[in-house]
Amino acid sequence: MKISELSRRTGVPVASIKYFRREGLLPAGRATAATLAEYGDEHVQRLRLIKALTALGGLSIAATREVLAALDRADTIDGTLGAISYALPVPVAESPAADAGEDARAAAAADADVAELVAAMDWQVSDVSPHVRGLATAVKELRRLDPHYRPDRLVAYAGLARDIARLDLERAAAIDDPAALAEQAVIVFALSAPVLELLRRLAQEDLVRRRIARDAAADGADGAPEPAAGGAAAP
Amino acid sequence: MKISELSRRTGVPVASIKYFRREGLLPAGRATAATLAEYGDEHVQRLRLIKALTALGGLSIAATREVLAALDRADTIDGTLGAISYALPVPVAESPAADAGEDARAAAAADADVAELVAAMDWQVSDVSPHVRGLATAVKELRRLDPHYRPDRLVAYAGLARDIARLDLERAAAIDDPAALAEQAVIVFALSAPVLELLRRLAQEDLVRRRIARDAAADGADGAPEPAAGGAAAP
DNA sequence: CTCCCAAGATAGTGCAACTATCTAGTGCTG
DNA sequence: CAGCACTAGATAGTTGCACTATCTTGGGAG
Repeated sequence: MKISELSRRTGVPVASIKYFRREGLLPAGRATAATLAEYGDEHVQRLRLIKALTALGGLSIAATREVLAALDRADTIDGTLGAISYALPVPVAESPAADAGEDARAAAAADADVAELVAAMDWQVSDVSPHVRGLATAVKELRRLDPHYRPDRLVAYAGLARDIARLDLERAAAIDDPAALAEQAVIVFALSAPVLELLRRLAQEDLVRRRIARDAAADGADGAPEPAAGGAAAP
Repeated sequence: MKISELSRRTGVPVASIKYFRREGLLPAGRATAATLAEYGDEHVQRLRLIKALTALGGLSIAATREVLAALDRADTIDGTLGAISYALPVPVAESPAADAGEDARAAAAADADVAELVAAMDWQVSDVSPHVRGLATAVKELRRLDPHYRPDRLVAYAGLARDIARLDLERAAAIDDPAALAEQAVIVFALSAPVLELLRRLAQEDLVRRRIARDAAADGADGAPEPAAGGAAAP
């Protein structure tokens, strides 16, 4: 098909398709002449994946390129899984440090917490894993901001994280073809994060509502502050 | 303290502090004269929170403003919890629809999946909850992209999401003061999302490594591929 | 008195993600 | 075979966000 039809079939503007090509997210079409190229279903599929990663997974173009590159050099299954995992960014940035000395101490404490956690979970992770670094940063911030922070709470979360990871891997386990698995893995890894987050919010909402109901019942008849929970903030 | 000291104490440039004030994230200092204002510890704390939400939680300035506004109008505890939850954005955008008819059908199927899930979990959620809408969008995309998608997998994830929400609420349950709880809730809600995501990645990494080890043992020799540490782009 | 700093307003910067325009070439139509 | 629609590829422009710098005016302290 020609680029205009590729555009029509995917809903992505022609200019954007060209942009993705320039950025190396989308392979070029098979050139049939100097000014004509033929695109196929694989381009449709790839465009879908790109839009899913950026719009739904919230990845930047650069991160998407990393992920797709890992996907394309899919050689061995598990190696590809690892590459994709590392290529997917987690939004954790350092916040500015006021006091260098105190910051260093906090960083050390956070590192220790993470090391302890990894040991407690008996996790086998690379010591250059960006996730370990990211987690240490996040924990450092948590220690600073949360007066009720306790390392053992982290362990409880880690246990659940393991359960989730098992589900993730289970979803990928059924596939044998490396290329198909890689694509599947991208979907599982990148897209289930927002899904899980949404599910968590819904579960929170449910629990809060039940708490309101329970409190109202316990308080008796007084003008119980009824669920403002409705439209609250959302603009 | 003067603005220069506030800047020094938090590591945030003066110009940025002024910017946050303009954007309504930070209250003005107590003006002692036409060209002088006094800032206090609450400003230091608020700046920390702002940096945590933006740098660590990945929130935009607009989203941060929403959250802080919900925090500031903390009246009843549970109402505030709901407001904060709704104000926190989840990065789920529609991807472009090629075929309006097919898209509508897919949307309906996704809506049905979500409704079924909510019923199965016996979740009490508002029917205007942005999370329900977001989840429906995500599921729609998942149906399109994942040939192995099955609604019942969603239920397994939802169960774990509930467990996580219980942990979240537990962390907040100990606090009685609405204002303190609101701030705590912001931290718990916004910052534990990246932490959880990181934990999930680590757990995945561990499982993949164990799988490599197991496969290598089963296969005999064969070079086990290390996850190639790619440059993970942080947007 | 005078120099440094503060407040507030306004304008500018840098980056990411597109989007539009331009040039030159090509294929199909009549 | 003339002509128009369409294409590839290059380059430039736009938009939105998050700052960052500059400018003006007005105190305050030594």
